[in-house]
Amino acid sequence: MNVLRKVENQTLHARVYQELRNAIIRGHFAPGEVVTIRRLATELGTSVMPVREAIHRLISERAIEMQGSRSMRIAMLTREKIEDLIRVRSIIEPEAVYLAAGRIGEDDILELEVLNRKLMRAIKHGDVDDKLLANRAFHFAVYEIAASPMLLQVIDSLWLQSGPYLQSLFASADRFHEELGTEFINDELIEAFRKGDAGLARRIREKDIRVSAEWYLNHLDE
Amino acid sequence: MNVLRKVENQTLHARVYQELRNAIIRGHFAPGEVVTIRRLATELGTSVMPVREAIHRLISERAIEMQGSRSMRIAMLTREKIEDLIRVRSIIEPEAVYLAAGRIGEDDILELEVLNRKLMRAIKHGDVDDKLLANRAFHFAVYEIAASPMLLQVIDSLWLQSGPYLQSLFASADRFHEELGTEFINDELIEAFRKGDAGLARRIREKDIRVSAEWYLNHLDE
DNA sequence: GCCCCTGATATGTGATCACATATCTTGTTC
DNA sequence: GAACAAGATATGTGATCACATATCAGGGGC
Repeated sequence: MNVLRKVENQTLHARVYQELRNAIIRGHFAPGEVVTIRRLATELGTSVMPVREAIHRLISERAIEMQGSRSMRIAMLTREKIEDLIRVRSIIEPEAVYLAAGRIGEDDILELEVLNRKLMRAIKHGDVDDKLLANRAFHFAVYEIAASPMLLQVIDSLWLQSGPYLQSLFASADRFHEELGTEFINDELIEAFRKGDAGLARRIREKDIRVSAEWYLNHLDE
Repeated sequence: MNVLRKVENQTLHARVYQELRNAIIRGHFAPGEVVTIRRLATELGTSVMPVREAIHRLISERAIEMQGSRSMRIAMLTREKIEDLIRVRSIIEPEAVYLAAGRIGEDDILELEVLNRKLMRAIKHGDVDDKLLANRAFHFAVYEIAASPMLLQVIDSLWLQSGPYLQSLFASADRFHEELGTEFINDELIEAFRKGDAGLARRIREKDIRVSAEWYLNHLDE
């Protein structure tokens, strides 16, 4: 049996990219927070080079914004941008669910039930980090089943940009599930998968995205 | 009156990125062609630094593939990848058309008619470059009307990856329009816009993407 | 004549340096 | 005491260098 840990094989800038990306997704940076290459390099213990490449990639993915010519900040989500993101997500993700419903197998469904239980446990007892990770794990497991690398890439990019929004949403996940009665919406989704009703599954996911966003936008002023 | 040309203000790596991106979209690189940073830097007359950043961005956008740890090539489109791209494009782009139909104005329609005439002229008399540019101009004009930056970004990324496919398709554009009788499909689209029939416009665009792809895939063996 | 080994070349990556300029600090003047 | 200007600092960008290693060529052994 091999007891060696898998050696860290990626290039440094790839690791820095993953590190920053995860930090952004988990909301470890405040939206609008100014980042500088040299500061991040110091914190990560590297030179500026890998950080430069990672940052530029995140800028091209719109997770970081170039302000002037010499100032970069974590992307801010205006109400307008959130509405746009949600509009696009409610087009694409339900369609991915529809595709997944056409290819899903019994073992996939069992796997989804496990992930959903983890998610519900995280929402009940976990911190925001747990909730976000469990939520991502569940939905990306669904999207993986759709077996479309392109779709997965697109959705991944949209979720990266949704980071701060999801962060806020799941910070009060129990409250909004309670108010909307959507606590068991993923169970409904799984049930639709089991019945083989792809259209229903699509509608459920669309409703989930839309209703959550409406609730969030209505409570934005608070 | 200011007679000065607008000074080239962007950073060098941004310009290199645009240069390479355009070259890929226009098919100036062969799919699978090996590219090296140093060679491109020499050709472009810069050091390796700007090229590095541009290349890494194109890799993250899947226009360039990292083969081993030390070899990069222009992305190749397998039949499988094309099918996936088309599947995703037939989901997203008709939806963008649907959104555009709900916001389009008479002046937009006039503009589209101009662009469509240019496209048809390019297909009749232009070279592949002209056809590709005119086609892109027409459809992106439609997508701009949808007024969704996110959607535009997603579609842009899909078109970048479709580069070699579109290149082949438009190389025989007149032939496939003749065989399929789709020469006036954009006129139909504009007509649907004029009637305010968003659903029809969506169906037309969906059919356009699907039928073109089927024709192309059927002729792939030749 | 074919295969494998070894040295040479090529290549991506990371670090450091140089530079222009945006941003902040501080001191001076009214 | 406040406003503005000049110097200092910080920062992104581009070039160059160093290095590990992948890739290739040529020669030697069987």
